[in-house]
Amino acid sequence: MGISLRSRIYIVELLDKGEVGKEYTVAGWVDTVRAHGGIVFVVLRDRTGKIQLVVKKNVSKEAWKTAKNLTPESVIAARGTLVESKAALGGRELVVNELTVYSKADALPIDIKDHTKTILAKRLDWRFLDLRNPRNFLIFLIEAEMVRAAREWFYEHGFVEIFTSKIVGAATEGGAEVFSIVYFDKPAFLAQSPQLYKQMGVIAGFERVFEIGPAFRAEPHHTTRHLTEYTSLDLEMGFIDGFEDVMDAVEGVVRAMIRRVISTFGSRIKECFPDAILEEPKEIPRITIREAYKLLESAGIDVEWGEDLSSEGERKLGEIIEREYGSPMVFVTEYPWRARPFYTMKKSDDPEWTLSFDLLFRGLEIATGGQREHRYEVLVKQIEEKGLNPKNFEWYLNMFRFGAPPHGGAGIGLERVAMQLLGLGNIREARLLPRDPERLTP
RNA sequence: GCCGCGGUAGUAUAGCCUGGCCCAGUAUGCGGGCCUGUCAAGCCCGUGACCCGGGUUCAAAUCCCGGCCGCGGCGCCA
Repeated sequence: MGISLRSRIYIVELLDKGEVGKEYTVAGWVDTVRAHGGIVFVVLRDRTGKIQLVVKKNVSKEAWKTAKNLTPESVIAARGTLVESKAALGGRELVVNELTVYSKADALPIDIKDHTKTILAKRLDWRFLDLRNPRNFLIFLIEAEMVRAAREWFYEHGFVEIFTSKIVGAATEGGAEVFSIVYFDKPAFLAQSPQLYKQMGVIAGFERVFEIGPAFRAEPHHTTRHLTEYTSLDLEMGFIDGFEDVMDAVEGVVRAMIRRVISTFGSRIKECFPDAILEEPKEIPRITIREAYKLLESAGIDVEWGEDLSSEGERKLGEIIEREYGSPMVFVTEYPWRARPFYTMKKSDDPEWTLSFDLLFRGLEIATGGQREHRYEVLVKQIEEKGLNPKNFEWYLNMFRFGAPPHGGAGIGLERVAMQLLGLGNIREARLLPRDPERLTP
């Protein structure tokens, strides 16, 4: 007669609401098979959970024969009677009357039961199998929820979602670290940031814009916290009093993301990620980089005044803030002009420093932002100061000749937030299909 | 880009320093067998590997050179 998938019920639903004694159809992947002669236990997994199927020779010989030859990760459907069982996980199990195999799985190339048993590189080679592990799968449910929470926050706060081009022409903010692509007969690049375009959004009159999309960096990093392609949550807002307004926004979004993740997945995170943070930060301190230098110096770390913090410095600062303020996050403000891009607004009374900030989460930069220079003449001068040619920024500079409000914005690295929140050891875990200098597939 | 480390069965590792005791050990997987209440089932039997090329040596997984591949640290950045 065959099993109809139309009558399929999700496993959690069955465990929660199924009536004992009734017949149900479930379908999914074979999690484990334990054969004991005349009785075979099959744990079936779908995207909602797991249930134990009991396949007995004296209930259905045909199903029993099929069951004892099942391989892990094969796709099957089972029709059976729900029964109570003290022994079974979830307290209930399905006594199988009929079993269909849709797809028999070969022997697995990686250990999907325990992610620590296979090195990450190999797991990523077999990413689709790696994601059969609920822990790994969960990371992407979390990111989806984070993005959703962020998007909702943006909409609630009057931001307009924009979609800017990722194919860009020659002139970009830095010049280096971009991927070249062939665009018909012209040189072109992959956008390393929507920076200039989101400013355009503000100046065009949207006033507040955000974008969630890919950013490309051609830096040959070999670290556990860099990708050549990542998801950036960018925001830009006009008519601000100062960069504090931007920090407030960043704090608002990040809090919204973390709050949502904890409330939605808290208990599952606790099970899967022993190093995860399960509490929203209370107060996020804001310190100037000069205060950060001092804190590091008094902790015995060498710092160079007027330079960006080293990665060691950032890590240490994270520890110090955690200890002194009890916060996993800290805003470091007023970065030196020499360490910031041309569009950053300088501090008017002290132009060595800028109206900019980084947000550190457990000692790692997860966001960067600041107030942008909106005065045409000053902007031209700053481009020159950075050794760039204003002629190459003509279209950009034009935006500041026809009414540009004071504005600022920031970029937040999605994978970095996820990595630090969950306490992952490698950012590649937080990206579905990570790209790094070596990896281009799958 | 600079620096460091590493490539042994499907997977993860031991062995390498101090060459022979290694036709390579262990765990897990896989194949087979027994078993009607297992919980990553258990027990028994079996299967399967030294990245590629060159060199040194009586002898190379082990030492040397080259290549390929991978991992990490730094700089820089989200």
